[in-house]
Amino acid sequence: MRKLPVSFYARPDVLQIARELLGQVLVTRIRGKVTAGRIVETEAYKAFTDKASHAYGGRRTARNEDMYGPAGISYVYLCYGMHHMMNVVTNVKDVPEAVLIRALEPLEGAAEMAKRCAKRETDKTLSRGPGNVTRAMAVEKSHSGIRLNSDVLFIAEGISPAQSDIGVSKRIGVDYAGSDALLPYRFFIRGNACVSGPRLLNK
DNA sequence: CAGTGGATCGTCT
DNA sequence: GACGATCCACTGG
Repeated sequence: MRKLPVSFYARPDVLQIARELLGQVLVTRIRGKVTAGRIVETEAYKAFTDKASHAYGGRRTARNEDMYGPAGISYVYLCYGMHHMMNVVTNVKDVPEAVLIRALEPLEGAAEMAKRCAKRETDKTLSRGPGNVTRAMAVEKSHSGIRLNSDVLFIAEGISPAQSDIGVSKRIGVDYAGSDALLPYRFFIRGNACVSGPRLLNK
């Protein structure tokens, strides 16, 4: 499996990157366990003008500092006091753009994922939804800011879906962002059972 | 399947 | 002191 080159992330169009991340493979090797999943759902967060982004208006704090880092690193933060969210940082240093990994289709280590998620059996819900992605892959805040071609956490080249199999919708859970909540920044593989979100959005 | 409400805590005002 | 880039259990159809 070939790791995606930094040049993949270092491009200026975060929407295009979010779209092209579909089908790629997220891999972690944590505490001796390898788990991998095919990315089936993403969301883009744009720099400066995007009210749904942590970096809206250029806001820069200790929490979101990694969003301002160079392309190809992770940005992981805690949400609702209990869920970690994992993002892929894109563009160039000091331009805070990122892609949230919202769902994976388990490819390897599904039994381990189930154990981490306190489930008896492997099923489609293991890594469906951003909180479940990090739980299944054992990603947490300590993994923020690391390069996505490291041995611990990386993204490998997968099989991209056909353009006609890519769905687009508004993002989930960002209603506080006013009109920006309606932007078509969410991408998913149509018909894939591991995609999260209300059915209505997944056409 | 859709809608609702509780859990839970780091971060920023 | 308030609020999340969420999840799950539970309700009612």
